[in-house]
Amino acid sequence: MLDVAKRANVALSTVSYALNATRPVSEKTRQRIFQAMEELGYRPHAMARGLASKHSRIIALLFPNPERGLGITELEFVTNAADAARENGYNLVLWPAEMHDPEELRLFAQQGLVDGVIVMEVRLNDERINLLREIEFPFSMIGRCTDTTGIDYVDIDFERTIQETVDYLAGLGHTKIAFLNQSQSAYDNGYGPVFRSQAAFPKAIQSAGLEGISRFCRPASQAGYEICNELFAQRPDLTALITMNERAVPGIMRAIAEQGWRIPDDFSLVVIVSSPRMAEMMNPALTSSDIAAAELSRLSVELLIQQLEAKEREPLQKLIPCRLVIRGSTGACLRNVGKSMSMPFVVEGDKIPKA
Amino acid sequence: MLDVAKRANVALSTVSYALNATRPVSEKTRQRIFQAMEELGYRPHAMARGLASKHSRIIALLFPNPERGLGITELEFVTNAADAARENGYNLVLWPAEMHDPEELRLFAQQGLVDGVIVMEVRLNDERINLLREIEFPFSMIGRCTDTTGIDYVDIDFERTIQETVDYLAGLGHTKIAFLNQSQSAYDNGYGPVFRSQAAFPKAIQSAGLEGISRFCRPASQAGYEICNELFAQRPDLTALITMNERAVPGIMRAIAEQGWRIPDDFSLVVIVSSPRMAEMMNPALTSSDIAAAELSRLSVELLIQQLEAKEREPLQKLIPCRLVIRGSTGACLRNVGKSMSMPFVVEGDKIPKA
DNA sequence: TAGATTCATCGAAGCGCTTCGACTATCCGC
DNA sequence: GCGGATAGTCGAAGCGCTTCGATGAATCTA
Repeated sequence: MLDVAKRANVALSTVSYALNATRPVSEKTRQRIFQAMEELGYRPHAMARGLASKHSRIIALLFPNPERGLGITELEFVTNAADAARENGYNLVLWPAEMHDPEELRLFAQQGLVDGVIVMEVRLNDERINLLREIEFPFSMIGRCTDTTGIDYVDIDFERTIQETVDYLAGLGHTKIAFLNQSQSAYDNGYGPVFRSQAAFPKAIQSAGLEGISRFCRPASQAGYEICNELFAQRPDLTALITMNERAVPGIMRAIAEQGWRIPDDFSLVVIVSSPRMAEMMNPALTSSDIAAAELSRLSVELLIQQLEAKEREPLQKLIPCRLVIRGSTGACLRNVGKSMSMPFVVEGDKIPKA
Repeated sequence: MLDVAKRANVALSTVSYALNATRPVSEKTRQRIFQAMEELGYRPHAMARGLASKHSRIIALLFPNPERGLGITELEFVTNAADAARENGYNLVLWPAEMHDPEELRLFAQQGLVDGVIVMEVRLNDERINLLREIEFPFSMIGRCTDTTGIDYVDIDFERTIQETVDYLAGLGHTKIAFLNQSQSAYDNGYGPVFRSQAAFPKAIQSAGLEGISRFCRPASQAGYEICNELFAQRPDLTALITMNERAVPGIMRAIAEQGWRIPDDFSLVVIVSSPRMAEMMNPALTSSDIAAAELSRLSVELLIQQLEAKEREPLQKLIPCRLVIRGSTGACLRNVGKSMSMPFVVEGDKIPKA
């Protein structure tokens, strides 16, 4: 940098001003400086800049172990966050954030390596959030905790996603719909999506004037199979199922097939909070409500960067619904058409609980 | 840090020595120093350390756009790399490396932000590799280019993976096997996996004394469907298909079903260079040869870090085969058993080309 | 035309560490 | 008991930038 300054016949500091536009520099000197930089192949040194300015222009993504889903959406989160960061002149470091030790997070934050962090897979009551708040470290969330005052976040609009899905099925004539959530343990651990969707489903069902039933299910094909078998035995009048459990899908489909039902003529299946790639892998391709992963991810980055760069600013909070894409797994239920006399299904006496 | 030194009654430099074990420090002072650090809640500043030492302890992963596969494996690469880096005291930044401008890479490398990079999705003749070599920037690869002299890399052992798969099918009695590769354009662009597997298949077939035929296929279900239809029309005597094209799988299965063939009784399908999660999503669950993504990824990180920290060292190069996991899509072919008189398939006159 | 403003630039003081040379005890062998 | 290692410590000089206060020239104001 000193060489650049010499070659351009200016002071070191002037080069810095030209580079960062921190102070006005006349067009002439500015050009001389940039030319000198070009000729010398000068590259500003990131660490030195970071040390002096106290901003590393690095942000971290606290990345959890993706055990629930397939990993397709998670990848989209990561890559889009990196892209968005880069477009804003930041670098993105990945932080495999195991929850077991929030102290590690504190250490990491206080190292001065990153200017801020993005927290994924936020729980309703999340230690990490509490910690970051306490040490006043800049962050934004993908997802949200219970008390979100003053925090930037983006999250999936579960209520609307589920409402739209239920309404869509209602429009096809379905009246008895099941919801297969993720696992009970995820619910118990205060994992937001599971909690919110669990609450949203009965509401959506009620507002559509239908009957609904919901179940938890481990993220595994076999679990999906077993739970569906139970479910269908208990409620053979179900004609549609919504699931947020990608991993359980093959089992669900097997259970449906074993009932002698065909998708979509006898039974409709829609997977929500999913990804197109996953939906298109199934046969028939599944109607799905897909996470706007790219959008969520980019937005969370932008929120964080705004927060870092703006002086005074109201926190932004945004909910984005999933996008329903109709493929081959949904339709009007034809199951009992033309065979009312030989209807093989007995509606049990018990009422479907309002979830 | 100065505060720590004062509180421990030592010089600033001694604190540094204690922290980094750069020079011997007596046990007593050492303890005093660490106690002082504890009491003051001292955290070494990453940027300052980086500036002074010329090592940031950050490595970058040049990450491509995952368009070919599903993204499941890619995620594993990323997360495991981040984990491995962390375990070695490094941070991992993600660099969405668009190939369009290798100059950007040069700029990035010369910023001094990262100590080294890991290059993924390496092409046979890769500009990035040439560049990194030229500027003598430390790197390792996942994958490999044509001239690998002096470079650390890990890659999938395509030859062995395909050989094992073919041998497995041969052992089940299959003699006429198709291979569905990824796209022609990937091949033309010198994408290593496509190139290597394309070469490995006929070799494996020959060494097993079988007949084989191979095709390229775009990464899309519909493309898989169409190509398989052609293939089956042309060679109705095929009894097994190996594919490296995850995205084409649903189409492949549909085409098989439409021939009236059932998996695995009439036809065997195995997907190679894939992931268990993908294989388990299908019905039946697919026999697959899965990428050792975690292993590859961790190893590439370790190779890079070794290279950064060792003075003199022979470059390490390692090939890791995929692991064949037998699930429900393969078996002996029963297609013509007991119906030899009414065999509906006519073997065409043309010879199966030796790929 | 003197005084107040503004614009462009300079020099120097750090940012929080590492590292090098130097210095002082202490220990060894003979 | 003396030269030469060696272990432990110190002080100071950077690492390559940003940023602040100051300076001088150009422009404006009444």
